[in-house]
Amino acid sequence: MSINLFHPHLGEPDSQTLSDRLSDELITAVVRGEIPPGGKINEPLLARRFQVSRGPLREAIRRLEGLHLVTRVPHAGARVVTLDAAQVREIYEMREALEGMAARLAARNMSAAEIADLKTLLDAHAQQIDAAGGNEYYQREGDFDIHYRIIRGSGNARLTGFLCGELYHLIRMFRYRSSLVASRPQRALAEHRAIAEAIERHDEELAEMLMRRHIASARQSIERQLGESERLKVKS
Amino acid sequence: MSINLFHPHLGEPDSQTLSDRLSDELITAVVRGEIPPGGKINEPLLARRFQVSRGPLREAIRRLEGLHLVTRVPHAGARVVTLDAAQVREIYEMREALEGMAARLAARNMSAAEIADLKTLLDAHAQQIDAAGGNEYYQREGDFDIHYRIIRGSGNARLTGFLCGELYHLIRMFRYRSSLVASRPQRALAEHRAIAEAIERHDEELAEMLMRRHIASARQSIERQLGESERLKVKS
DNA sequence: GATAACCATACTGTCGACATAATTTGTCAC
DNA sequence: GTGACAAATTATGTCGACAGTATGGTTATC
Repeated sequence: MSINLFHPHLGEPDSQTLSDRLSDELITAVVRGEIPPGGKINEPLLARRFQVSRGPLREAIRRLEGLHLVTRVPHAGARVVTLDAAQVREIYEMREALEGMAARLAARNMSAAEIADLKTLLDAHAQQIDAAGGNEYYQREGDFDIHYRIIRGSGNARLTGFLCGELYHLIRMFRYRSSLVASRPQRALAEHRAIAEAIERHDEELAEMLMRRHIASARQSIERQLGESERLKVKS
Repeated sequence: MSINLFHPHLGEPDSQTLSDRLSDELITAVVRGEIPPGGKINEPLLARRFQVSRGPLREAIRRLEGLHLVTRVPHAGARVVTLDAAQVREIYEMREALEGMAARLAARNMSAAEIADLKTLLDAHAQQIDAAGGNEYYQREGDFDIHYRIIRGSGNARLTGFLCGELYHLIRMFRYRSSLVASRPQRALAEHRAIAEAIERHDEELAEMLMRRHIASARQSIERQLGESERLKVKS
């Protein structure tokens, strides 16, 4: 598994095997929407595009299948998953449970140094919000970074791998597609601060509860926006 | 994904593709310990054993890799994962969070008919405990069935797939290897009943809390046993 | 006798090719 | 123009083969 989950291009230069590099490229292509949701995974086409044989490519596709980024039907090929409102709800329900647990474990396990780092990151994020103004991208990445830090702080490698590897790919893909408006960065920052303080006090109960609410409110915000776009569709 | 997760042999006869059947066979082989933990996945050997080429076999291995049942190092092959105490703890922490959420959602979403089915299953399980006496196997399967039923009752397909597909494979593999003593079936049954009642009353909060405690106590029981066997090792 | 270098073996990673199944195209009838 | 049917095309699933690399054993040297 790569280390830099949110900045994949900083990974090792050419190491690993062809199939591994291919799956990374495929993931970014899918997350970025270069292969659109519901789009077909054409093996010969992609093999030519990446200048490789179909063997490693098929193994890479199998990996994406395991990450639930594509679905495969026998003898009919693989397609990029399409995320409807129901699936987004499912993903956020899982995320609420798991990141809540991560926050609890972070409150239990994070060292003083790690917590100090986290607070530094929060300050940097606050400045970014002021400085970058409306620049969605950096706010979003900052948001990811903070969540990422807390998740890693849980000390649970399996939990970290699943959240950062599988669920976040899906969430980023969904955000990319729907180009959702970021949900009030100031409020998100305040919630992040509250969570960090609970972690600092090693208050497991509170850290989990705050994180769950934080994610639940994000989910509600998304569902509201989805509902509106649905209504617009019906109108037109 | 196959339907009968706990009775794989009831699946479709010969359908699907070779690679899919292979991954199922590999999963059972790994879970049953036919390929021992830490054991090497020898591609030519397995290809001869299953009478297939290495192509589909490699794809199947990639699938197991996605399920975290094997780990792969480039140019050195794949090995069956070894679960130490720390990893079991990690798995149970995730299970606690997710199955807690599943119980909450089950309390929200299960229909009256589904709840009635669940209670019937509990009665059957009670009789099994009386009748089968010390037969671990049936108690264990009954336990799985009840948890399985509640998880499905959550109505969250992704959550269901992950718990029943990935985490439970690992847990079964671990149990198979360590041949742990079942943790007091009567007490487990009583806890199951309490959870079912909370679900019946649609008390989400209580259902989640009871399920989390149920799993946490199972984890503690396992950790205690692991601790003892560790102590025995040190002694000898 | 132990260690280091070297060689042989076996396995992994990759490729190209063929058979079979699905999809698309074209045609005909209505 | 639309629908259904048939042929052609394309893609998927599978196989065997070859190159590069790790592993294990052997020999030589200290």
